[in-house]
Amino acid sequence: MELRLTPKQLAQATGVSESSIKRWCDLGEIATIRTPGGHRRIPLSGAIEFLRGSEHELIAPEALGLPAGTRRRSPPLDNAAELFRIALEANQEDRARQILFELYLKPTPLATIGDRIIGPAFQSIGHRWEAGTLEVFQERRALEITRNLLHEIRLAQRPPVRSDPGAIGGTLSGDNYALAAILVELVLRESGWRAEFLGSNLPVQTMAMALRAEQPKLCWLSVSHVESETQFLSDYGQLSSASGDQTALVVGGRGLHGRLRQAMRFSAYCETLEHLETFAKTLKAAHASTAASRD
Amino acid sequence: MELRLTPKQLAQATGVSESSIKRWCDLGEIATIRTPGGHRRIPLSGAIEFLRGSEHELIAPEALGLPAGTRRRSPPLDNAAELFRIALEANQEDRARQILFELYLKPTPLATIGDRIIGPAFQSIGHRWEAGTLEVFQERRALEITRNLLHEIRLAQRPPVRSDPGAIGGTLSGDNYALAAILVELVLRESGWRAEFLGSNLPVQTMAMALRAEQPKLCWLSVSHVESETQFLSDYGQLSSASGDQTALVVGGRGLHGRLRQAMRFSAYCETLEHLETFAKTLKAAHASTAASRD
DNA sequence: AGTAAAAACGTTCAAATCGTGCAATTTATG
DNA sequence: CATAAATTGCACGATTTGAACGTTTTTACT
Repeated sequence: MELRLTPKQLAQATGVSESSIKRWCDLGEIATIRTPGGHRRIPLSGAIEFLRGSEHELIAPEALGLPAGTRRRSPPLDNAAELFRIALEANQEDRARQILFELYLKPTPLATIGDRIIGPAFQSIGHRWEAGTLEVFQERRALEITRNLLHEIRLAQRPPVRSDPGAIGGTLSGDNYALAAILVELVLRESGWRAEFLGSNLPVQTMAMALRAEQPKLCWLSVSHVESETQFLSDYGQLSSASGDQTALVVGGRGLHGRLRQAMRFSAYCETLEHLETFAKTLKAAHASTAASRD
Repeated sequence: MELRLTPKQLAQATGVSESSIKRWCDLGEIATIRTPGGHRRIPLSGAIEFLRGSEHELIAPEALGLPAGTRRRSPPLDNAAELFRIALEANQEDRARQILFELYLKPTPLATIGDRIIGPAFQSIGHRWEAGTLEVFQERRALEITRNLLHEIRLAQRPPVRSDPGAIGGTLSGDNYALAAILVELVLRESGWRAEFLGSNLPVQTMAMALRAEQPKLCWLSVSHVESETQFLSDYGQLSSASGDQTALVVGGRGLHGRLRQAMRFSAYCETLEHLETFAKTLKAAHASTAASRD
């Protein structure tokens, strides 16, 4: 992927004239930096941000390092989930990348991509695995591919700045399912958080230590699988007491049935990534206003 | 003594050409001092001033945040390992990216990067974790960062073509350490293999199934940790019998002490990635010649 | 200290980009 | 429909950039 684009490159990728790109750069519609000599340079994240916020077609995706065939107009969501699953099962990394980036450029919020595409795709893969029509290694390989693609989207996002509120999260010991927690990181970043995925299978002590060390405004815990409920509740208790008043504790995941949730204290339980996004935006706005009133 | 940068280093940190940096130095845009021999040296303060003034955001902002006391510049490999470790521990993703890509573009073979940079860095991180000077979450976060960076390198590699010999690999159940296996994938790809990392923590049955389904010319197994030796040997036996004559079984990793190795049958045991690379190249050449003689 | 490899020097030059003005096209409005 | 306003695309000389190349300095190693 190109890290920096010249106006000409972005012009070729979008099919508009170089003059227009330059004008939009000057009007602030495209995030631009200047070389000391005065030449414009457009970070890839700025170009993608521009594409997501405009109706411009993408006629030469390869100029941005995206797979050829990536369009702005793409199949509807429900269809895309199926196509994505098929691409993953057939080990077609490029096709999967194309589908995700098409949606991302549309622009579809990442929370929606997670809830309506990636989630259903893996749910379906899980069913087919239980039914014996899919091998475990195919599911694992699909996870690897998706994880890598999510990192590519992460690279295309506006990088967080110091003034963004901090957030950390991951999964606890015994839970190896990192994908959901990584999706949370991306969704939070899209909502203006300085979010950091710490890892999966984390001992609770180290997560508590991370909370104390980094004092984030938010901490998310993705729970896909609970081996021992008592063990989990004990772990969660430690986490809960380690998070002070300043840290919102957000939980979610298949592993949390109602009975379990009732024994937990949290700031929010999110059924979907879209819920999470709403909550995160509200919380961020609240922090921003208190910070403003303090000035 | 203040840290000094060469024009090349600043060029790599900012993503512009070395020529431009030199020109800007001469125009006074960047505060520069000269060595007795006439080489430009840019003090940290000058570089920061330049970056602030020109709003020329860094590809690698932390490139300039080097800890004091490292007087050497972009120096030999062992030093790079140390710098890489420091960047990882301090959660400086950009700095870590710069170090790895600088080496990769040099070009340093990926096997060497793995053996001399990434390996030692995590060995050192492990020691510091055992000694209690580093938290677990810092190690995990370092793993996440490195894993993502390796994927970025993967994107920069020549994509495999159908005619390349196939290879699959991963780690078995109980072994969550994916990094080494991912490195193997990259090294094999660099050597012209169509290598695919299937995942970590793989049940042996599914790995055997993958062997039968894909009929690769090579299968690698990374073993960082063995919980039960008998269990492992049993698993390995299954794998060994699933791999026919056409598949070379390659093993490696800290977890394989001599006693264990003696009870295993394999095509190659690789102490280092460099060994692996040599073996893979030899094997590929052998396959190419038999294929040629068949035509 | 001596040597060979690596890195940086200064210079040159083609290609790319700059800013600007203007014509062509689209959109809004009476 | 006619007119004004706004947007888009092109042209042009001046400036900037990045790559090449032979020479000199620095570094790594014996």
